[in-house]
Order: sequence, then structure tokens, then C-alpha cells
Amino acid sequence: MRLTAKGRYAVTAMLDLAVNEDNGPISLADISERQGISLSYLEQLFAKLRRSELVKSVRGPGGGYQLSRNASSIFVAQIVDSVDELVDATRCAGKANCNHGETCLTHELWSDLSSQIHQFLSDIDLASIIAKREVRERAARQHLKRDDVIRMPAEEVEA
Amino acid sequence: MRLTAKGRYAVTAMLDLAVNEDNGPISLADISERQGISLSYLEQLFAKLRRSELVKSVRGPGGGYQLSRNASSIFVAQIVDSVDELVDATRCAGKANCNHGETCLTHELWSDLSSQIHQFLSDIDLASIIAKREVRERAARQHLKRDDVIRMPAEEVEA
DNA sequence: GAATAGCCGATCTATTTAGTCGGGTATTAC
DNA sequence: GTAATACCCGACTAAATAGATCGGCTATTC
Repeated sequence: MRLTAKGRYAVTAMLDLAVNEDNGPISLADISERQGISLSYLEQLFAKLRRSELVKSVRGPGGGYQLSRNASSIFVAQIVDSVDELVDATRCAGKANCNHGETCLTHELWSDLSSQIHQFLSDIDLASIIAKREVRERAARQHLKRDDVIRMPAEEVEA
Repeated sequence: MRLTAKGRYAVTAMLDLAVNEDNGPISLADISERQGISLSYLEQLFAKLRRSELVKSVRGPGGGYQLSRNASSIFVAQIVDSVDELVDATRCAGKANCNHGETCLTHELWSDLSSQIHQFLSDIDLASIIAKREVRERAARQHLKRDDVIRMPAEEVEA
């Protein structure tokens, strides 16, 4: 599992699609302008996203891209995996003497951790990222209310 | 939060230190050979790890590096942060019209996710990575035992 | 049939990664 | 006190990747 600017662009673009889900197909030109990513770079990313069947395309005027399925069924790990092709993490792939040595132990420790990270990102879907924000905003508004309440008589503050 | 080969090297090297904690200072030459990372590249990484006070060095013959504190007090996020200097994720840093637009919403969604990932890696310490493996190995041995038991009379299998 | 917007591949440049080199300096052992 | 070890440091370089550019194609709509 790698996590680079490339993956960030892909996730950001997918979030852009998710947020605008109801507005029909979204053109890459729109995303390019909104997210500050070059059009042709987006084309390269979306070619991969399409091959991974995370998005579907509509050609012609008024066309663009849409999520291929519900935002709650698209997970961050899938997006990252589809654009950031993985390299094998272990140096010992070939070495015979590595299989039962200390080297291999450390490699395995890393790959254990790596799969934990992957698992973590496999549990986060686009819809929940958006939802979490809405919850946070509501909490912020709630908090603002509480701040207002402080100016009221003390016995009502903690109620 | 970025997660590249550089960070993987750093985490791997730190795990190597943690595993060999009892053998006194570990030389970079040893790590280089065990983990297949070039010596001078390790020197660059450890310069940063030392500045972040994750390791301490012992000079001279028989010298090397040691964890600066207990393996259970060193977290993956700290290691990654110290070698993979972060770039600002938002393109909108300067743009005035971004502050309340849709662009900014998407950027914030990403940074929310990003901080979730960071939080996740902040909770994983070196000792627990090693410990998790030991548990898994014990379970594997246990499982092997069970496999053997299968050949015994049926009433004892599930006991 | 003109305009839109996805599709595709080749190419190019800047940055980053990973490694190299050539020096140092502190410490230990002889 | 001198030789060996191994950290320390900065500058340089080759290779890979990121990101952008260009040019042309195809499907769709009006």
C-alpha cells in the first residue's frame, strides 16, 4: 500500500464525483477546474478508475463521469489500489537465505503492518467520509449554541 | 501523510533495531546487509530519525544505533513523519474564492481522511507490531496441533 | 456536420528516490 | 598515539515517478 499525491488526487476526484452525484455526469474539465488538477492528468487517472470499474463514463456533449455504484460501496483502498500500482515490499523475493533468517522476519513485520493499513482503508467508503463531515458540522453548530447558552443563567448551562 | 518506499525503509530499519534491541548498538552496515538498503541511504534516513530523537547513536568501534526509548513508545506515524516530510495537501491555500466553495469542501474531506490515517498510524507502536506477530505464530502452532488432533478419535477433536 | 467530451498514446520536464563519493570526527583497541 | 571502526555530513548523480503537454481519434448530441 502506497499513499502518494497520485492517490490523493484520485480520492479527491472521486469525492468530487460523490458530492456532485445528483448533477448527472461530471466532466473532467469541471473537476480539473475545481480541484486544480490538470485535465490530461485526470484523464490518465480516470482511465485506471474506469478499468477498475469504480466510475462509468458518458461520452458526447453533456457527458462526463459518474460513480459506477453507490458512494457507500466504494472504498478508499480500492481507489488507491487502482491508481497507485503496488510494488513488492520485500527485498528478499529471490534470496534463498532469507526465507528463515532475521531479514525475513522484519520484512514480514512490515507486510503485517502494511496489510493493517490496507484493511483500515478498505473499511472507509466515500459516503462515510462525507457523512462524517456533516456530523462534525452539526456538532460545531451545536457547540456554537452552547457558547451562546453560557451567557444565560448558570443553572441552565449544563442542563 | 504520505506512505512511500522511503517511509517503509525507515519503519523496516526501526523494526530491525527493535528486534535486536538486546544486542547493544546496531551498526548501519548490519542493517544495510540484513534489509538490503544501501548504507549511505540509511545514513540519510537515520540522520532524520536521530534529529527526531527516535534513535540515539554510539560512535566508534562497536558503535551503532539504538532506539532512543522503549519500542512500545515509538509509533509508526512518528517514523513516517520524520523521514517523509509532508507537503500541503490543499491546492487552495492561496485562492480567495475557495474558502467557502465546493473546492474547499472536497479538500477538507480529504484532509479529514488524511488525519484519520495519521491517527491510525499514531496508535501503532513498534512493540505491538512485533507482539502481534508472536501471537499469530503461537496461534499457527496451536492450529497445527489441532490439525494433528483431527486424526484422533472424533470425540476429542472439538474438545 | 459541428460541437462536446471521453479516449488514447507518445513525449517531455521537474521532482523525488535512491545511491555514490569523498571527506570529516568521536571512540575504542592495540 | 595510531589504526580501525562507525557515525556524521554535504554535494553530486542516475533512475524512477509525477505531472503536464500535445495531437489526434471516437462516440454522442443538437
